[in-house]
Amino acid sequence: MARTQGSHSDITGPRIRDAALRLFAQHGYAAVSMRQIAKEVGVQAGALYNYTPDKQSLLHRLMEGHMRELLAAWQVQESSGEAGEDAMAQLERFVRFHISFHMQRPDAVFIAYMELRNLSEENFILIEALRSSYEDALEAVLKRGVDTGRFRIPDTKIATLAVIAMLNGVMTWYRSGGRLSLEEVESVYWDMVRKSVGV
Amino acid sequence: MARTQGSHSDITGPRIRDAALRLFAQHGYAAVSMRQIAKEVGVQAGALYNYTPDKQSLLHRLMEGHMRELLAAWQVQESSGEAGEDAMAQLERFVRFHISFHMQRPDAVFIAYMELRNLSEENFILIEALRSSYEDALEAVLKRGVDTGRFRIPDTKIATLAVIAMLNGVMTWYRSGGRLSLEEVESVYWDMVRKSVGV
DNA sequence: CTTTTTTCTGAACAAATGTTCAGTTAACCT
DNA sequence: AGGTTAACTGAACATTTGTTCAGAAAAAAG
Repeated sequence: MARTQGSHSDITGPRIRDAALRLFAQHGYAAVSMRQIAKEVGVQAGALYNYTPDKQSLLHRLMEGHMRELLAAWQVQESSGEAGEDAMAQLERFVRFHISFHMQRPDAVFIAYMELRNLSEENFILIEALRSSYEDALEAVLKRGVDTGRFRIPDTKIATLAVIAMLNGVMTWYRSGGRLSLEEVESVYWDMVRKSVGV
Repeated sequence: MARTQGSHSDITGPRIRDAALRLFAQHGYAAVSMRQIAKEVGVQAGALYNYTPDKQSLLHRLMEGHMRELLAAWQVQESSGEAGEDAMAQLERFVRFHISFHMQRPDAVFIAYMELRNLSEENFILIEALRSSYEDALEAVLKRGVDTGRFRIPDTKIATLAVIAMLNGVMTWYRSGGRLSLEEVESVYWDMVRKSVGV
């Protein structure tokens, strides 16, 4: 059965996705026009509407895709640890995973943190829920560490946000090919995180 | 002597400043129109151009003003310490100052961190220089602590950025009237920072 | 090949954008 | 009061915005 005109795929075309990702990250959602995206893809603006119902969905799908990838990747990483791994090892796993994962997708990360206010209210709620469950994953580790006496943390909720904020900071300055390798950066941050939650 | 038509003051009118601050913080620079700002002030759009040469200057002046206030306030705070204050006390002073200062201007902080990419290139360079000298202030404290053996930090540059990123995280969740007072929040963060740079 | 289906063009739409400016209103000064 | 200066209006400007859609082009299917 033919797609009626004006309808669109449920999955955004990869070329369009990539162009939107790059442009949104560079100039911001509001500052990028559909015509700019189209030009990057090598197509007229109208053609985009075969792949997305509107500009807003383009943004939302980028964010949702990113957050779901993040959650899925962490679940893989988490379950790859040996059973009975203690909280300290789990926290190191999280720190290294977080930095590594985010550094591989700087544009998506940037968008996910900067463009929340350009989401419609319903889309905002959806994305926030995904973000929350990622934060919960870290908080669970911290709580376990507190319970087992490995960590001393006055407030696990604040500590969760503080750690994530600290780790996200790496995005603002790290450029591959710099003074430090990604693994060295991971180690420096892990050193600070470990001490900050320590007894 | 009369101002010729179309010229503008060197200082942006406070009403306009405040309206732009609030709107830029809420919706983002690119998403706010001059007409929206005018409406908030209770005036027609054209009247704004008696106070600013263009929209870009409005943004730049907000950011520059904020950064200069920040630097000035820190200099006051820094020099208010007793002479010979050790690095640990200086760091605590910085942490509490940073949180307290930023929490009093959430909108300006938000703009200063989110709208860098909407600055023209020359304005961007100016603002970045101001930000750098603020970071240098913290790094100086960390270096002193390393030299005197109070801190153990593998890389003071990274630690500087990590601490600031961590502290800035408070902006994303703290709302006055919440579970914790501002001073309690300061203490929680200070606890984490202190440990993270500790020996 | 022809027919069917999918994809894209190119023009058009109404609305919104930053900015200018002649002319009106308000404020101030003597 | 009148006269001078400052502030604001309201309309206009050229561009750009997101989005639609009839029809052309291309691709797939027969």
